[in-house]
Order: sequence, then C-alpha cells, then structure tokens
Amino acid sequence: MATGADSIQRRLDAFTEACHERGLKVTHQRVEIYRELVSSEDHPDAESIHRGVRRRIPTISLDTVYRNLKFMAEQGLLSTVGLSHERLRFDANMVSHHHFVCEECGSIRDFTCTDFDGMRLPRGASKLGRPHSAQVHVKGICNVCLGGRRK
Amino acid sequence: MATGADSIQRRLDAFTEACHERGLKVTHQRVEIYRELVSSEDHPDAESIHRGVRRRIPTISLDTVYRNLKFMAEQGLLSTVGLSHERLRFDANMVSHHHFVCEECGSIRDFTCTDFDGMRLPRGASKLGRPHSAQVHVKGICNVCLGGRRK
DNA sequence: GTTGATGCAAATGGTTTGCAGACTT
DNA sequence: AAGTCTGCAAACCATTTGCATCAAC
Repeated sequence: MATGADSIQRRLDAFTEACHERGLKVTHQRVEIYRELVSSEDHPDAESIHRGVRRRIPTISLDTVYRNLKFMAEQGLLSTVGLSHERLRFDANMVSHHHFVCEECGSIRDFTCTDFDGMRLPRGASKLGRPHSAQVHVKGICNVCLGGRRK
Repeated sequence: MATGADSIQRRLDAFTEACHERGLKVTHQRVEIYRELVSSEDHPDAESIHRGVRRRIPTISLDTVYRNLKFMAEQGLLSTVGLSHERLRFDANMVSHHHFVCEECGSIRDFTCTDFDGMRLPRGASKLGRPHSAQVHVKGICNVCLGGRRK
C-alpha cells in the first residue's frame, strides 16, 4: 500500500499519535509490527509479519505479533482479511478498497473502483437488512503467477 | 436457498447423480449432510451441520462431517465461505450470487444482483492480473437483528 | 468380495492466555 | 515508580489424520 519512505514515515507518525490517543504504550515491537504491515504490498499473515520484524528485532516472539495485531484490529488501526480455510491476514489500508485474490499463490492485492463505490447498494441486499458497506472480491490469477506460466 | 420440499428432493437427486459420476459412494451420512446444507437458509459451519444431521443419524461423527464437506468442496459440489477469524462455513448454492453478512449475529445470506453481474470487471483489478470471477460482500445489520432492537 | 467410507481417538497447527520479568511513560 | 507490554511455555479449539471396522457397489 504505502510506497515512498516518506509516506511510510507519515503513517508511522499517525500510528504513534493514535496509540497516544488511546493510552497505548508505543513500544519498539509495536511500531515495527505496524511498519512491516504498512511497507507490505500484500496482506501478510501473522507469521510472515513475524519473520519480517525479526530481521530488526531478533528476539520478538510470535505471540507478541499476534497480540498486537489483534489489539490494533480491535482499535480500528487495521483490518483483517479472512479468505476461507486460510490463516488470518492483516491489512493496514483503512480507506475504502477492494481485493484481488490470486487463486494460484493466494496473494491478496488492493484495488479501488469508483464505479462500484458510486453504485447504490443492490436492492437484493436491502431486502435482507440494513446494509452498511460493500466490498468486491475478485478472484483470478495475479500477474506474477501469469508470468510464471507464460505471459 | 432451496425452499420447497420438492426442490430439495431435486437437488438431492442431482447430488446422488454427481456422486455416481465421480465414483463416490452414496452413503446415508453423505446424503444427510448434503440435505442439511441444502435445507439451510443460512451458511452453517461444520458443527451446526453435525448437530442437524445428528437428529437423523445419532451416531454420525463430527469428523465424518468435516471429511465430507471438504471432499464435496474439492469436487465443486459446494463452496466455502470464510469471513475473518470465524469458523469455516459452507454453501451449497453454486449459482453466481453475493453475500450479505450481519455484523451483529454473523449470519450470512445470499442475494443476486444482475447490475453487478453485468458490470465489466473494474480496470483497477485487471491491472493486477487476469480476473476470473467477482463477488460482492455486503456488511450490515440483518432484519432479524434490526427487529430485535426496534424496527 | 472389493473398495472406499465411517467412527474413534489421537495429532496438528494456527491462535490465545497466565505469569514473572522488562520497558514505556 | 506505576502500570503496561513482552517472552516463554502451556493451553485452546477448529480441523485433520491413522487405523480397524463397516457399508456401498
């Protein structure tokens, strides 16, 4: 999601701010977990975040990663993406977006779609209750996997 | 999904047929598991399917339910619905449809939306790979829960 | 009768939790 | 210094698997 180093720093600052507002301590591991998430293009699971953070904090434990991710999710600092059978994945992108899921490698990428966002919610859905938000899940084969077989 | 008793029977017959085609044995428990799924309006998880089938086959074990659901999913006889952290849920509705997820009680209901089905896949998604299918996930409060608080 | 399916119980793997010591504020 | 957060190890819970028995074909 966030690409430039400046943009990552801006998000980390916002995160620190958000922690303060909520009375959460800004620990080294907490910041690095969030940094890992923000720097990632994909939607990593807890274990791969752990692997990444471990390069900077070799002693960090997996359960600290879990504990923090869960906590941040409860605080609305990130959201979770759960596709079937798979492990839970985490997403620090809090603006409205949709997901492209690769059926081959399982990677999940964000995309935006103003056409859909602008579209009124389907009447079929309104019959079932009071809708609140909607997200599109596109399944397919990602470019990386396409390249692997033949472009 | 299927409502009338006749319609359920039709789907069970198709299921038996599909088993034969694939060389699967049509066991009592297999049929009852499928019946439970087809008769359900919601998208039950393995445990609640087990509870339901147990009324008719008291000795059926939970792992048989799991084993069969997994197998049917692999054979394309049903699909799985996985929302975040939750347990896996199962869905025997194989025609194109979308999901309304209640944020309060967690129930998942199907709806169709021709507007969306007819819409070409968003360009944002096409940049990421070759899209194959798309589904809308609507989150909101279902009618049952709305009734519970105040209509 | 063959072959695949079931039931039991034990294993697995991701995620969570209790507790004593370490660190942010 | 006070209270939260971390790391460790053990617990948890949904799901899976090995194996002997049983049922569908």
